[in-house]
Amino acid sequence: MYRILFLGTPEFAVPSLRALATDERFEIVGVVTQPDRHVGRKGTITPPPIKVAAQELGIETIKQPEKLKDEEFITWIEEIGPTCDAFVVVAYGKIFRPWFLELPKKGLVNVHASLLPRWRGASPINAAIAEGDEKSGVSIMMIEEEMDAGPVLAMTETEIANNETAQTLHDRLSTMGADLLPMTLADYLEGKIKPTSQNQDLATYCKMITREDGKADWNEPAEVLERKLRAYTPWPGLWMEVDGKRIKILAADPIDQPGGKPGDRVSIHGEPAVICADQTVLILKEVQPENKPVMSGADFLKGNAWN
RNA sequence: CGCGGGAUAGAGCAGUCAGGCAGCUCGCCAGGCCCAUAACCUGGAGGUCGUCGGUUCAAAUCCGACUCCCGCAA
Repeated sequence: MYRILFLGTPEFAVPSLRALATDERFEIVGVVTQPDRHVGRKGTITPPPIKVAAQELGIETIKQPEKLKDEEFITWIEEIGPTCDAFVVVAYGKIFRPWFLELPKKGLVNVHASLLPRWRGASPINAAIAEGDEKSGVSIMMIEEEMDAGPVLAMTETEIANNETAQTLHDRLSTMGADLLPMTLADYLEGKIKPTSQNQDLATYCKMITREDGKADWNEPAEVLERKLRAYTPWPGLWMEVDGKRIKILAADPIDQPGGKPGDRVSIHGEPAVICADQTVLILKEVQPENKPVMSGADFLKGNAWN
C-alpha cells in the first residue's frame, strides 16, 4: 500500500478523500485541514467538511494547523512526511513553500478544477462560467512552487451547459476528480505515467472572488451579466442596490431590446428589468431583497417601487 | 451570547414611531367593454395582523417571552 497524506478543506475535496480512503492501494496516514471556524448566523464553530468526512472514514490522525509554520505541526510533518509516497492536495487553501514540497518521496499531487493551463488560480470554476467557456474539467497535476503551474498527469473534460451554475459544475467536477484520482495516483507512483509540462503561453489566471465581484455593472451586456449570475451562484451571487437596499438576482433572462440608458429600471410584461449595454436588457425572473425570502420578479414588482 | 432586518387576505407590500373603522398593488370570482389583451370599467369573495401572556375603555400598533424566516460579518 502506498502511504498518502491528504490535505484538503471544503466540500469539493470530500469525494476525493473518500475515493482514496476506500481504495485498497492506498493508506491514508493522516489528514491535514483548516482549523474549525465560526460559521453561520449564530457564529457557531463548525469543522471543515474534510474533517467530518475523515472522522466518518475512521481516519484517526487529523491535523488542523493555523499556519504551516506552526512549530508543533512542523515537528509532526517532518517526521511523517518522508515516510509518505506522496501528499494529495485538494483545495486545501494554503500555498506551499519549497521545503514542504520536498517532504514526500514523490511530491505533491493536486486536483485542480480546470483544464490547465487555462484558469490557474483560486476560482477556476467561476471563471470558466463567467467567461462563457464551452467546456471545463479537472486536472491532476504535480504541485510546484509557482501556483498551478506544475506538469499534468491526467485530465477529464466536461461540457458546460448553458444553464450551468458554479454550484452544479462544482459538484460534477468534484466527483470527476474523485473518479480520476485513484487510478492516476497509482499509475504515477508505479511509474506508468509521467507528468507532462503545461504550455505556459496558453495560461490564464483567475483571482479570488470578492463580494464586490457580484455587483451588477449595467455597462456590460445582459448576456455577460447572466453568465456572471450563474458563475457566482451560490456566492456571492449577482446583486444590485435599489434605494440603498441590496437585492440579489437569483435568475434572469438576457434579451435584445433597444432603448434606454444602461442602469435604467423598466418593467416588461409585469417583470422587473434593467437596461444593459449594447441594446440589451436583463429581465429579473427571481430575486431576493435584503431581509426577505426569495420571490419571483413579478411578485417583487407588486409591492415595491421600481420605475 | 458576533451585528442587523422581518412575520398584516392566495402573492408582494403600507400601516407600528404618535393606540381609535383592516388598507394598497396584483391575483381570484362575477359582470361589462373591445377585432383584440399581459389593456380598461363595475361589483364581489377572501384576515386568529406569527404564537402566548401583560398594560389599556380600546392593541396590528405599547411591554415581556417564544416560534419561524432572512441580510451582513466570518
